[in-house]
Amino acid sequence: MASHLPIVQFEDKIMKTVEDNAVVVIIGETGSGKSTQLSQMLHRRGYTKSGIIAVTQPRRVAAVSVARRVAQELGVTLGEEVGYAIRFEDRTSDLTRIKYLTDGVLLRESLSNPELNQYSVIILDEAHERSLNTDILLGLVKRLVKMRASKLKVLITSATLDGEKVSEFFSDCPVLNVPGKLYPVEILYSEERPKSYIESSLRTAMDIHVREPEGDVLIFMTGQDDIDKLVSKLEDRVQSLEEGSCMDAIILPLHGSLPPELQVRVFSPPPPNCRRFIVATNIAETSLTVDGVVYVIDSGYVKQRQYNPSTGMYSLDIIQISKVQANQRAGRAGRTRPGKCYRLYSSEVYQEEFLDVTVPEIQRSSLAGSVLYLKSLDLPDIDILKFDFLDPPSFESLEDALKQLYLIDAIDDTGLITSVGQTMAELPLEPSLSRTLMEANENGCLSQALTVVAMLSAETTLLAGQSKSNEKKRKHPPPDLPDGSGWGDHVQLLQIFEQWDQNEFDIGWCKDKGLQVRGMKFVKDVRRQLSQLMQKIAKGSLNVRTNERYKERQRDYKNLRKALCVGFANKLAERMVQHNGYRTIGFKPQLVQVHPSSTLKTDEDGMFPNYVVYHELIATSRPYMRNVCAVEMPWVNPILKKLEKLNIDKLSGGSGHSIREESETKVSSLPKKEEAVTGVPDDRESRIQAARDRFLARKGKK
DNA sequence: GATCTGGAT
Repeated sequence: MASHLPIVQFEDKIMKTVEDNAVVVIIGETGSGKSTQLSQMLHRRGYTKSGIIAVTQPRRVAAVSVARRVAQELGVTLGEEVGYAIRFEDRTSDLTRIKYLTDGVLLRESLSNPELNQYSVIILDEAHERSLNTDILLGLVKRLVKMRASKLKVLITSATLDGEKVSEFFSDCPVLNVPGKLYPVEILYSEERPKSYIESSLRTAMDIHVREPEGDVLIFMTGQDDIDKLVSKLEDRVQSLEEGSCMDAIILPLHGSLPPELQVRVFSPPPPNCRRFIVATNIAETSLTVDGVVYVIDSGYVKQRQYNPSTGMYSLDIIQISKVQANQRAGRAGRTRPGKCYRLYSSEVYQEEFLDVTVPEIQRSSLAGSVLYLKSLDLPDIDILKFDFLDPPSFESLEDALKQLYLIDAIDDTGLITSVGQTMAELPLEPSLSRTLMEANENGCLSQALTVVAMLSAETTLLAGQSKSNEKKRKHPPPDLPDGSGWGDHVQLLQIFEQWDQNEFDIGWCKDKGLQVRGMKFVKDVRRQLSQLMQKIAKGSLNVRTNERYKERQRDYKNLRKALCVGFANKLAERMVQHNGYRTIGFKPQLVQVHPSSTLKTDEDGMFPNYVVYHELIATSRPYMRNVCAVEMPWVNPILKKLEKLNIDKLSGGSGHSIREESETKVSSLPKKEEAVTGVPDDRESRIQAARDRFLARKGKK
């Protein structure tokens, strides 16, 4: 049984607090047992009599594995009393009383049942990770608690979350602390920042190997490139050690683009008298737990994606980690016995330069999808600019989202959701992709659009991750994939999937073509799911089918490109006169390049098409458009007209740029009724004010 | 002519 878990001793106290309060925050470190035990305690106390207990997880694997463990502990069959629901896989039944689910699934459920009244308790687990979905759920759940004051119980659980802050958000709800079950980890700081953290990691790793007793070493790097470099250097150094001078060593890279069969190597224990070095990205921070780690080397850096709402561009930057991340990394050394963490930075840097917590995703992402989602919920007083977020995104970012939604017809010029937008929100896709599907349904290329949209949903997993070393060897010619007929990457994606379909979804075919099998299977699942959802409104065939005749195929491609132009009206670029660079339209103009991996063809003069839509702007070494599709001037014109008419003040419900004007409308548009009913004090206004101040301060700096 | 931190519906 689970009686050894720290949380069990606190059962009475936790249950008493839950009884007395609608919302409780539970801070429990790794190993406290909160994920598996809380639901069982509530079950024992009868909370499953009036409804189901929902436990959200940020990751699919976690939802499945925790549900499995709880079913086992209760001695029931998984899928009966205890079940889980993740995308593509619902293992629940009428019997289910405890349901583990990803936060994305709960958000989807909330769309068709906004009051979530099948649940008596909602536990938001791992809230400290502050995923985009968790943050939206936090806001929605706060509303729900007000509406269902006496009935619904909410538990927010997390490892290191700033409990006070969440407690304030939920009207000063109680915070309970549960100790974890980690062994002590000794923290060793460097005196100064190394010039090269690869070299410094290498030195530290070799020191450990030569001097320290057995135990695996986990090294945190920022990306695949650095991992590969360090792995090969480590291999050289280990080989040059004198035979028998110390134990053997195995060096394993670990990152997301590694094929699964190579990823799982870290789960098999090392042979006796052998030390493993695992060189990993932040995948090993939370997603994958490697047993046997006793030493951690922490570079102090992470690669992080951030969105700039004024340019519409994502960038992938190497930045310093937060204190929370640093401690999470260190904790990886203390899972099985006392460990050591070597920080390649000084304690002053840690204290003074590192942020306390990681900037939540909601402040680093494009919000078009989230805003559309919230608008579609049709909550009575929902004003997007005033939605109650734990950490509100900037106004700039919300306005950007509104602008984009307007350009793709999801909201009208006053910011109200359109019927098109309503249908879009019901599809589990980014707004541009769902808009493309809707348009394709009108112009007779739904089947093709379904394929492209599914392929784009899989994105990175699609094309084989080519490492540089492979490229240099170049023993194999590049796999002969279709070329998109010159129209660009979307058409190529369509052709690839159609070929796979013609090859009866053969796994070997994928491997021959250098395609990631896992990614392609995912595409197939997504396409099936989308087909089901579109069934009700589909005007044409949903099946994959390639027209035999060249002319008909070209017509299909043209319709597809047209639909993409409508769906991606918010992601349009115009070629510069002199060269093959593009200027983005609809944002502060950016000079961007077609991504080198693109199949977009140039004409006989070596020039790219005048207009393209792109799936994503990303600044890595340079600003690139990833996945581009050629579009035609006549399709672009209506978008340009719409851009001219664009009035952001009107879009944001008259509460846009002018701050003074806004504070007036704010008071009059807020429904006072609800607050009067519940009597819950609301600190929303002050936090909105704080967000506005930050926004203004930033604007002032420019 | 030079590319990819990690999650999720």
